[in-house]
Amino acid sequence: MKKRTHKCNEVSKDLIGKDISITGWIRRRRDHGGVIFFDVRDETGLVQVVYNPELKEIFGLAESCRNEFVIYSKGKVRERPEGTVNKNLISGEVEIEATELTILNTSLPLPFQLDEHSSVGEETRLKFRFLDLRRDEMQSNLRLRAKVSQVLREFLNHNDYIEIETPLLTKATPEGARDYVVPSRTFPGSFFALPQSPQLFKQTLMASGFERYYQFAKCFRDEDLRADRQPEFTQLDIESSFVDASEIINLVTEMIKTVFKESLDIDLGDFPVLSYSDAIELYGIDKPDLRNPLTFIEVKDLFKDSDFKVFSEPANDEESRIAALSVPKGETLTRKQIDDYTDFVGNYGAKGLAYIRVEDPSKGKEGLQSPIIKFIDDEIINKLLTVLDSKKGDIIFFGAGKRNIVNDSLAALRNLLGKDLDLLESDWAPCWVVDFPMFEKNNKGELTPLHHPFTAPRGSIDELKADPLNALTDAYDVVLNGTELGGGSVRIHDHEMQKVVLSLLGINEEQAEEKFGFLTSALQHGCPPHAGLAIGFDRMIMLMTNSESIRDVIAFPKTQTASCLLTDAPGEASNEQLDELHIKFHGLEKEKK
RNA sequence: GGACCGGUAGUUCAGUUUGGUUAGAACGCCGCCCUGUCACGGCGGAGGUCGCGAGUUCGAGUCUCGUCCGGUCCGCCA
Repeated sequence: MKKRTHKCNEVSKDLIGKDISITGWIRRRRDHGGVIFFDVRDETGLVQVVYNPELKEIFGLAESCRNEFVIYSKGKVRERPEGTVNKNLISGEVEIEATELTILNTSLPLPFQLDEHSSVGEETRLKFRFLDLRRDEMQSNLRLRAKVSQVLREFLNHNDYIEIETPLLTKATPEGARDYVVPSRTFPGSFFALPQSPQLFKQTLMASGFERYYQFAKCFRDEDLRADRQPEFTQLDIESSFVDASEIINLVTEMIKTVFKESLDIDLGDFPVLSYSDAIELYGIDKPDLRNPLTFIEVKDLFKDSDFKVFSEPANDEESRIAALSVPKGETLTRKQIDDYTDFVGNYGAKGLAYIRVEDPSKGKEGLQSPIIKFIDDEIINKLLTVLDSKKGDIIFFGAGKRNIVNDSLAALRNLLGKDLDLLESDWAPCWVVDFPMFEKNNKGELTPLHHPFTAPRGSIDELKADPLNALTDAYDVVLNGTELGGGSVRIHDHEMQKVVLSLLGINEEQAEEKFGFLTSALQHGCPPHAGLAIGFDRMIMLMTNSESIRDVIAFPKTQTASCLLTDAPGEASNEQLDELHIKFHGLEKEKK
């Protein structure tokens, strides 16, 4: 193959008069009849090559070239004629006057245009992913991804962390999601599970004396997909021995700041820390977007004696809350928009969306406009306006009802209002959320871990047993712009404590032994205290590239039904394969080939 | 499991509300012309299983039902 002497972006004024050669794709061909221009693209950028009719042979060849042909071309670098400099190109002051042209490969016409001026549906993009990845946006996303992983590795290596790989073919563990399962040929009827995270392995490595571990770990969860969720994804997994929560938090804060600084030249500033309970109280969610200045204000007490049942019932119910969101610029919202918001909070179980428009707060009730105002006493209204410090033009939204419904619906509304009314006050707002409860109750009334069953509760075993629902942990989530970037905790290293936590979750010793005896055994053989965290690497890149979807930062992602449009995976297994794996279909006729 | 949006030329879309002649546009593609363009330009041309299947109707891209595919969200994802 003919070798290039330079890459496209290296062609500059310094090379004027020199004979050089380049290789790349014809991004665009402009044929003027008497002169032909190619914009040639390689991984560095674009350069213009000019073909003149004096050199009949290569001119003819150039006429036969089409977009996305792969070529080698040689020629003399020269300054562009006056008035033809292209300031949009790094190499735009010069061009190559071609003396040689070789077509290294041709290309069929593309199924879609690669330039930034045309839009393409995602289905087509995914089907021809190899072409989609040629586009500038995808190139820069994946290149940033590589850069970020490099900075993270350097940071962790520099802090004496070492990377250790853990198996993908492993055993189902008591983690929350549905497992991807792989049949065993050698053990009929037995299955491997792909890891949902390397959690148990990294704790085991702590018992093994690798005091500082990290890994870019592929994780698999067979759950329904979202714009920010893929069935296989990458975690930056970190664990360290002899450290407490603050040391992990400090390390990871520094790490994330370093990555943003070195990859994007962004200074993230301080990472405020707020407790789980404050986060829920103020934002209704454990991953608040702190770019948004709106906070919930609890107004339950005001309505204890109100005649307005919609409010007085939750006001007198232990499990309910009444939260108000006082929104500046709310006057611009139309009736239609408010109706849409009402439908929107309905998705989260809210039965309605009460609101008050504040037209002139000095006039008290007369200065307000709202369908609920006639049900509320003047005295309560006045207190409300004072508590909320209401100003002309505000609109106040209320969530009243069961805590989780109010929290979920109003938290989602808060995010939507932030976007619709352009309320966000900064580009980046990181924070830590700490002091998570150990357990919560699921809808069956059973205890489930908020984090996972290997998170260490604070306090003693006796305290935990006495009041498990009020036990707090040293778990911590790092949140950026309303996205959970990562989370972790101090782990249980005491065998007795681990037994108690598992028993509270309804897992007896025998079951624990069968599922992850290796961990309980490790805990009994000198496992040091340890703590760690995992970062959602794809989500982090999604934020850093300002992408709408996690699919835009993954080279070969799956669709919402977890299929791959490029490879057409998943596919059928042959009868031979199924026989070897001792698998038969029931209730599903396998198509005969 | 549920709600909603979309599927028409290679691509992005219009046309669907109110059923009616031969389904349009732009970009791309093909041909011819063009010596300074850079999203080149001009002229001409080809290109359609209106996702699929039933149904209603004299007649369906358009209405009804079902189904498949893509997407957003709820549930789910410790």
